[in-house]
Amino acid sequence: MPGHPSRIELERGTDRAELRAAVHADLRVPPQDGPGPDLRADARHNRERILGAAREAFATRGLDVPMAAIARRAGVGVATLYRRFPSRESLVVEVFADQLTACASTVDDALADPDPWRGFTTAIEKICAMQLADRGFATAFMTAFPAATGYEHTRAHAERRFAELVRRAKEAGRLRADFDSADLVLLLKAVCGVTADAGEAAAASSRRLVAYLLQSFEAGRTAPLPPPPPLDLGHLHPVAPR
Amino acid sequence: MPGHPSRIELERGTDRAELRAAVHADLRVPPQDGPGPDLRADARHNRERILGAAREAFATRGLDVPMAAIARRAGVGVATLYRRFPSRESLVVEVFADQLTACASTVDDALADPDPWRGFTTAIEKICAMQLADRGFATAFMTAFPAATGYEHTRAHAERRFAELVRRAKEAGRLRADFDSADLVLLLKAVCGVTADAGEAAAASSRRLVAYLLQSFEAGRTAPLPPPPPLDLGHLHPVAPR
DNA sequence: CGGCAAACGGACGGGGTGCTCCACTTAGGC
DNA sequence: GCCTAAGTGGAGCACCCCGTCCGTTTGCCG
Repeated sequence: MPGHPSRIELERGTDRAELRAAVHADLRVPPQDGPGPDLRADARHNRERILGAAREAFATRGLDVPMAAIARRAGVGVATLYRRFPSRESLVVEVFADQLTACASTVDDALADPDPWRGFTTAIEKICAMQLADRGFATAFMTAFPAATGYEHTRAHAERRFAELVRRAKEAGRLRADFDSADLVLLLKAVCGVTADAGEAAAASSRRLVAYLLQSFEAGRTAPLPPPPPLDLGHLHPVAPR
Repeated sequence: MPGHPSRIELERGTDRAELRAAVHADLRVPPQDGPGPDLRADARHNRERILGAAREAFATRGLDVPMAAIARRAGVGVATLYRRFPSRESLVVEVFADQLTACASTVDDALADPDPWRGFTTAIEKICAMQLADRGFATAFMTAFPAATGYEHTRAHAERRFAELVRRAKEAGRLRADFDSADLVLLLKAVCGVTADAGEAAAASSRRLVAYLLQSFEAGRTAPLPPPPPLDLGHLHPVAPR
């Protein structure tokens, strides 16, 4: 585990104008990995049905829902599903593209908040709410899909912006200095653990955990917080789990 | 989900002497669900091998490791495994009986500490360390096995003692008043989420998360901590997941 | 309207797991 | 040492999931 390149990159000095330019670049680059224009009418229709079914299935059952279940829910044969989306990853990437950009703009909105700390907390709360609403979100967010350049690009954007959010909140003296950007994945994983098969209690559990952690993130805690975080937003699972 | 009976029971006023008596009763009741005395020598031997293999497998691969893997590791046929332990649950119960009592005595030790807060924190840290050392521990701890009366008994004991630990820490003014005993399962689940397939980072992640949460548990945080915990040590999964 | 390529869906082989049945082996009392 | 019941292991069955192949259907262009 030699070094954490992305964290270094995240902390690299970039002024506001540069950042904004980078953002626009980010958002322009992936125009859509999308449908591919030359699809027969019925094929395009089925593609939409598949995406809808997958979105629903991922949200309620998580990312490792059987492909056959998605196909059935979409009223489509398995072959059709696989023809349109050769790998589960491609389907995940397509389904969570919107959510990912939504997540990114959530962070952007948070940066627009004049109060850095409020921006930080609301960003975290909203992100966790996204995980609560969609059981697959956090996994999709924390899994790396090297092939999907657009996806990776927007994620990287969100990460960079989040790091900026962290920097500002620290600068304002509201966020503890030893907070690390990677603590976001810590929090997300924790929320995952707390919401996994918690049924109706999931929402309240998540909210309470997030409240606890946010209060701990706030500056003023003199306690040393012993262990540094070894995991980084940069090196995630290269492929979806299992 | 009407009410949380066990929590009510936990908070019921019991003085120290009564508690100690109850503890001894608890510890005497399950003498062992154990081997069953009338086993042939080779059978007893195989039983031990199975338990060892299962312990190892559960620790490294989690509670849902394939039964065949356990049998193979034990150098035993699958049938032997199933004859000795008809259900996966029975095996889990047997394997984690020791760890559970170890957990219980950890809490007891913590109660012996003259400093209630230090007792509280070390108890939590040790329990989380147990989860770190054994990937199956938290799941085994948080899963209810209604059939295994001894197991359930010692768990109930540990829970009651932990509630006492909480009460004392609050009384000493070191633990925030709105802490709930059920927050222990919140923490355990969170640690699970953070350590699950985190590989080498598991230890550091767990330690950091626990440190964050412990600091948040400490009294002095004036923020209201909005949502109350809906899940309770009392109603857990009736059976092991999947 | 006719024909072809695109699209479809179910069947299928392969791998993995849970659990059982049954023919063989062996411990240990006599 | 023998005999029997306890014990054993692996084959086998049922199920689930993945991903592909192939015979059939259908959109769409001429």
